[in-house]
Amino acid sequence: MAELPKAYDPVETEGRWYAFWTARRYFHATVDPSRRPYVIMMPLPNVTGELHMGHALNNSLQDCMIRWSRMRGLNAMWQPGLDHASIAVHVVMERRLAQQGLTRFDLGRERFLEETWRWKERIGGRILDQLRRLGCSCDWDRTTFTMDPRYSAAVQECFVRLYERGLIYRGTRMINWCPKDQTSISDLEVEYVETPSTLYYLRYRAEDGGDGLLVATQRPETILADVAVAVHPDDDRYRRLVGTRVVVPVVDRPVPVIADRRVDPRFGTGAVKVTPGHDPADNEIGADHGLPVLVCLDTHARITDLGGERYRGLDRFEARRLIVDDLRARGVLEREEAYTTSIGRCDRCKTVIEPYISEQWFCRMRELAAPAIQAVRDGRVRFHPERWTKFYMDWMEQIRDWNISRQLWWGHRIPVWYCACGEMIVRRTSPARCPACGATELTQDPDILDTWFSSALWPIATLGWPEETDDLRYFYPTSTLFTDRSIVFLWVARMIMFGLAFRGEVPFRDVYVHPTVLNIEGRRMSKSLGTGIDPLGLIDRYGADSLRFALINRVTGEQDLRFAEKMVEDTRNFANKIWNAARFVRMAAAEPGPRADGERAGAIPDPEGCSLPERWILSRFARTATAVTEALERFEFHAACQRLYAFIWSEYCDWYLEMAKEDLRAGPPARREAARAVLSGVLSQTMALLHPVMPSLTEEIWQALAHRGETIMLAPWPVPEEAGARAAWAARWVDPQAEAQMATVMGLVHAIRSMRADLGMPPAEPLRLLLLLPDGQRALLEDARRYIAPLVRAAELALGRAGDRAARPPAAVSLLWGEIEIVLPVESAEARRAVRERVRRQLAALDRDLGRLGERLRNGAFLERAPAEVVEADRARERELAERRRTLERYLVGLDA
RNA sequence: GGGCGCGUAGCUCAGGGGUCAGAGCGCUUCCUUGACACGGAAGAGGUCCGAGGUUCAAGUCCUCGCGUGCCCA
Repeated sequence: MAELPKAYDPVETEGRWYAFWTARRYFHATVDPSRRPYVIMMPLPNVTGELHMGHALNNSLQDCMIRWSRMRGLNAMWQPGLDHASIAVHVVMERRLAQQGLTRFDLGRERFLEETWRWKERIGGRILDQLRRLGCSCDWDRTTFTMDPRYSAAVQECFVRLYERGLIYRGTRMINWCPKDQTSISDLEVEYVETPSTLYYLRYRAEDGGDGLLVATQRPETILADVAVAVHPDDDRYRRLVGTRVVVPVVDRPVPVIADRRVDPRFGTGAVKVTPGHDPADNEIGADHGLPVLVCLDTHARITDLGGERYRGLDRFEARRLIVDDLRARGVLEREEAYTTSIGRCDRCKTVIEPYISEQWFCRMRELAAPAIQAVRDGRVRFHPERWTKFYMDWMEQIRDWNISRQLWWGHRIPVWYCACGEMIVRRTSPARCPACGATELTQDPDILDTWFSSALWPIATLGWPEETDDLRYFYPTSTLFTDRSIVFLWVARMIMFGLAFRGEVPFRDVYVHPTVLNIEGRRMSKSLGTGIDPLGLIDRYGADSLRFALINRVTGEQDLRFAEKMVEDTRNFANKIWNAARFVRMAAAEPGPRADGERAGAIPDPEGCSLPERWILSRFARTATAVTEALERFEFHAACQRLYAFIWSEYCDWYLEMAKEDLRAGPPARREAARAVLSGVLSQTMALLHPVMPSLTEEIWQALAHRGETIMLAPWPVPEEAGARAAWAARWVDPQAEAQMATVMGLVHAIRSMRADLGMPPAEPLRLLLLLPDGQRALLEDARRYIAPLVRAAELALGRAGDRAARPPAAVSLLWGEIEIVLPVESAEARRAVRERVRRQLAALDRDLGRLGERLRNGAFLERAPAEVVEADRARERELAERRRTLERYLVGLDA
């Protein structure tokens, strides 16, 4: 057996095992009614996407849960895929076209789509390979792209059904328009940013030449489309003007002064201009007052003919500057004021959104939301952490209709055709002739559907809907959805609505909202800001396992996760620690002797006949395994990782492994064999516990140890599923007595090492030690001293009876550890002073504790009201501390003598 | 303006009424002992943001304030 290298090489290992797993199709799941399914729908990444830290975290968590479920014997299926991401793709393609001085309109729809498909086949979806590097065990055979023919058919079906149910309609409304992307976007895709701006105070003179009134506005360029001035009906300042007309400056158009309750009298002068064509609130006011709608900006946000010779064709911001100049020149601009306002920008391209009136398709949301609200209220869908329930509810309860049409080309075209006769045909497939007039000249609606409309179908469409497939019947509803908070409304809520609308059942039982990855300063990771960290670089440098552990380890219930590369480096060190422990175990196992192969290979040995350290590590393992299982059940990822880390490093490596060395070195053959079995069994089973988080390292080690089965991926989870079986399982290994005895042993070792440091003794200098102990401890120490001696580098470790001063060498210092006196044959003024120092410190600490306890126990209210067992526990502790104090005092007197 | 988080060791975070304080990193001292220096041993380090309140008892519950982040309007 070749010796393993001293440092673990994650990159080589990860590639090797990933190839092994995929070659054997371990990730693939098929319908199997004899097993319970566990299903995760991957939040489908954009076809333009590159793996960022958010993906890394999101997918690490999913893979952790999928791998864990697989080991528990569930039929684990993780659905991967890609979103066609209309706007994102358009942005990419238009940027490429712009390099040749072209726009998509120069190419035309057909050619643009051809080019885009070519691009998609060539470089789109690279992120799926990046997920493979992360170690994701998705069912790649099921990889779905939202523009696959079958998926597209499902999207059409969905549209038609909703239309037939009256839940989709076409209408002319004010929507959010992105002048750069040349499309409408939904309310959720507008990002509002507080921005410094200016409030302009403009004089609107009365038609009869009177003073009129002063109007405050942030958008002076839209005066071109003003149709009224509005004031609050109760505003005494303007009451006399209501019903009269004022003249819009620059355009010299007379408009009425109207009264409307929606005007805030505290804003500006209390008088506002009304521009129904360019402001949602004004639009409502205009509609209620029967005002006309004028439009002074076109789809590129340039001034229309309304601007006349002077302004026509100007960009909105140029127009603003020029109009402000003109207003100023005319003496109409009476005041300018710095003002902070919230400006809506396009999520994708950050262009300032223009409220714009146009004909669009809308989805009625109240009807779809009602059952989705009920499902969460009933607990059929549960959010974790729980507080996200309210986040979801608040939005759902004030939901508005959803603009689902986009004036783009890449996506699902709206399945609606128009005939010259005026007929509108909504159909799943292209109609041959008009059902009304029989004409064959039909035009399809040019718009496509919002990408989120199609991704809302993800859980059902990937499983074959609208067909009633076996997959759909077996895998739906899915189990857990893992998501960032940013898409709870955009995606999660809509999946719940569509799942209920089309299947009558929720798409998933649990929604886990994980934290958002931020950099260490708490800033968002962003490529453009240069604040991002590339996960692929981290994988190259430290391995995917380390990245995964570093991330999952920091998943608490908080909303953010501050991340730094150092965290991955630390985990790399942890991986290396495990690797070296495994090297040691392998070396030990390679020694001659019967091998623990066959039936029991890789299993946890029975505690019968085991040494104290062995019984202890078995007990600690059982507790760790139970705690890790419970933590994963509750989505407590940090707790699960912490338990594993502490168990492996602080218990298995620092203590058990060190003690096992003694048996391996000097124990009788049976002892050596037992040590090998425990070392190997516990390590192997610990690898199983760690496998969901660090899949490759654990596979590598598991395979190198005695084991049963082909892969750790399919090894049974160490802890039974069912509560009764789990308790019985734990009871077999958990050994409170061994834990208490080991606590004594470890405490003793620690005390001796501290003493050595206190006395300034070189660590390598062998000690001759004497332990004076009460009879009750004798059996334990006789048994354990062979393990203690090497840990404290004692050449000699004698045992005597407590209080037997005669047993002490004449020149020695000693220290008390509980009831045990540690005697070291060192004598110097220096040593005595060091020991005295330590004892005084111990006494001071005891006095502090005793003082606090005494105060409480003298408090009548405490004795009267606190539960009896709390009082009794404090009393017992006080007795114990007092006893220890007396011993220490006595000892100190001896020292001073 | 409303809602939701967060503020505990230099840093990142656990702990959510009863041994009033834990982890990792960082720091100090010592150590190349046959798993591991990506390591080992021993240490130092905290008015648990502030002010009130509830309670026999409060990092832990309540109120207010300050700071900070996110979401909705």
